[in-house]
Amino acid sequence: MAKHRPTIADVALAAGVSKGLVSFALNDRPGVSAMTRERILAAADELGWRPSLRARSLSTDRAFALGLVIARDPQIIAADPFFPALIAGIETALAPVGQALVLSMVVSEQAELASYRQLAAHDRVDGVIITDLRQDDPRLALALELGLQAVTLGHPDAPSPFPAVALDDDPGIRSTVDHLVGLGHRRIAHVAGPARMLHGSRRRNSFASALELRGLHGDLIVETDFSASDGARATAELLALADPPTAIVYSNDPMAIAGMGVAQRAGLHIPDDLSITGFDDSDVGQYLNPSLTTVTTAAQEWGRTAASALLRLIEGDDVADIELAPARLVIRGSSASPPPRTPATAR
Amino acid sequence: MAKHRPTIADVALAAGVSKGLVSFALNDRPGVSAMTRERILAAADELGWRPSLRARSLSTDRAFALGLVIARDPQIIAADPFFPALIAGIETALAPVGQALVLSMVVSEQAELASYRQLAAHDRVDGVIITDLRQDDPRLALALELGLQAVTLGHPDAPSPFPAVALDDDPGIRSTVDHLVGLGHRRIAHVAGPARMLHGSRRRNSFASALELRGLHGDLIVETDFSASDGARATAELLALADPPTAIVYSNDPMAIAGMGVAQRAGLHIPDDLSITGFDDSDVGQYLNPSLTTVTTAAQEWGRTAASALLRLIEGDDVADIELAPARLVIRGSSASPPPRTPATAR
DNA sequence: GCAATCTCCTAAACCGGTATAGTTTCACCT
DNA sequence: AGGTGAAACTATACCGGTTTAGGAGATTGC
Repeated sequence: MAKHRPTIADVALAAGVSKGLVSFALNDRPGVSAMTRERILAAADELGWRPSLRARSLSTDRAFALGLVIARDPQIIAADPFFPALIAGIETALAPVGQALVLSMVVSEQAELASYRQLAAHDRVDGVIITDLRQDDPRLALALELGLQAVTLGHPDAPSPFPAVALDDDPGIRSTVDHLVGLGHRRIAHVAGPARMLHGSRRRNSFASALELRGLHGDLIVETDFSASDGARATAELLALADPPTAIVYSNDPMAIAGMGVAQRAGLHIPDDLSITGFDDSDVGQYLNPSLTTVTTAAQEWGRTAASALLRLIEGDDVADIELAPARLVIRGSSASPPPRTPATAR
Repeated sequence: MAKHRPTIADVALAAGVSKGLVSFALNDRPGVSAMTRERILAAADELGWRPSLRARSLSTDRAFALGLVIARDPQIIAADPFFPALIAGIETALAPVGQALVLSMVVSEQAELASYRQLAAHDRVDGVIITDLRQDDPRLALALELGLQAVTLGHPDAPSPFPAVALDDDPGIRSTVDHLVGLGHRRIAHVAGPARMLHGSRRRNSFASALELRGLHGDLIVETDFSASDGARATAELLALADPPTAIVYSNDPMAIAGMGVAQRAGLHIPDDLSITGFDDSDVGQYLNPSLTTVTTAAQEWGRTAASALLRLIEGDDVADIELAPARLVIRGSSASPPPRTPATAR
């Protein structure tokens, strides 16, 4: 004799009213007398009734869930502190209101779009948080086509139908460059993320323009896929130059850590021979030798804000773009003045 | 004039049959003639009909989704390559069959149990993947109470109502210890995870028993919370001992990396003065200076296997425990012979 | 004093599937 | 020929909510 969980009909029976009225009472709708409402809520409470999300979903055409699709190689995500923090932030916004996060992690861009289509086809989510914006990002049009609400993490490079929740990287990069130039560096390189990714190219642009503002060349840039191994490769390339940089600004921490290792193995002393800075402020950074100068971003806050903005959007509210506190430089041990003289006859 | 997506009734009308028969045809049930089935499928295809997951959910009492609750500090997860790989693996099993992953990331154990309750109360998932097993883990009884199916990642410490998908850490730790002892180390320490976590205590036991098997003391163990900062603290404690170890076996990579930094800052040369080994084989490990000797586990495979086992379980199949290929040592540069003589008068 | 209106409530349709009981058709058996 | 049974299909209840049309009774308006 399995004891079924109580339904709205049980509550209605117990309270001596109709199903419909229970629904009204539950949803705080007018047309229920205060006394009856009390009685209904008491009965519901007594029976331990929780409305079935499935039934609600079917009749109201809502999923009560948000989607997040991450399209990166697991190895890259693994090293990146950004996503866990983002997800934790999203969770803090969703849990209190009974919403859920549907997560999809895919490798190719192909699979990514398919993943959005599947989320929509199955009505899994009411909206999606679009992260890792790319140039001319196809996901905006896709979300629109699929009837999904969305917020973007950062501003797209074209007019967007969706609100953006943005955290400006520029001040982080800019103050990193200023910090290095202030230390006396003149030849500074940047190990960038993929140019197709907007935050990759924006950090690159910030880097270049910050250097040019100081009258220096901002063209020593190597593009990578954000992976530690590609960061290592980029570092090796830079150090092999006839006139190698005295400082390298990495666009994430894992690459900076890998780069530090590569430089050290090449016999360089960090930071005396080479300054290194990261981006994202991973936990390990502060325990490295030397500790890592990096840029910190409030990823968790970003997730929380994006999720709650998306919820409001789904509710039908108007949501304007939101700017969060910008990225901020954290100076630690991996950056110092450059070696006194750069021998012209490097090899 | 919004064009509604076609429903089963539209298909029935188009094919000239009843709703029920369309349902039968769709689900490959007997009682539909081959010819009619063709006609129905053709009509469905023509209309572009996809059955509504919501309606199916309501009438069949299934969620078509799995849940994963992760209860760790985001900072710790961030540094740990395990979870992204696990999730990616889960995804590869779910996506092809139209299932989804509902992810919840919480901080406290309190919130964790609440999260399972919420998943169940809202019928979000048909089953959960239980990771980070603890001693006398309350989640087994909870899942049972909530009527959730489950698989555990690893074997619980008590008879379990759910199948386990296990990956044995022991050979990884054991061969690490053998490797170090073979190099000549006699005083080897272990920086362990929380004892409450089964993989934490099992790695610790493997460590101790492997050492004792070699006639050495396996009691130089410091417990941590798996975070890089706690790994740094543990390292500092070990190095401050009157008779410090010549090798440290860390129970994850972030702590090993942090420990390496701490040791280096203390003036030690790795691996000549101190050997260091990690666990989990993060990508950055191989680019550090020196590169990190560590233990590799097939986390992605683990996720894939666990998810598909759980799906079979939900289908009603009997699922036996599954053993995956065990953890394997990866020897790199951070381990070497100990210094020739240990001065008795350290300090 | 009687219609108009408002409040509180009920009955029933509806969301889009699945499942079950029942009907028709036709072959087969004796 | 009449009974049996299986195959193919229909009608309808059902999952558990929301929503709409409408009804009864009290209140208001003139």
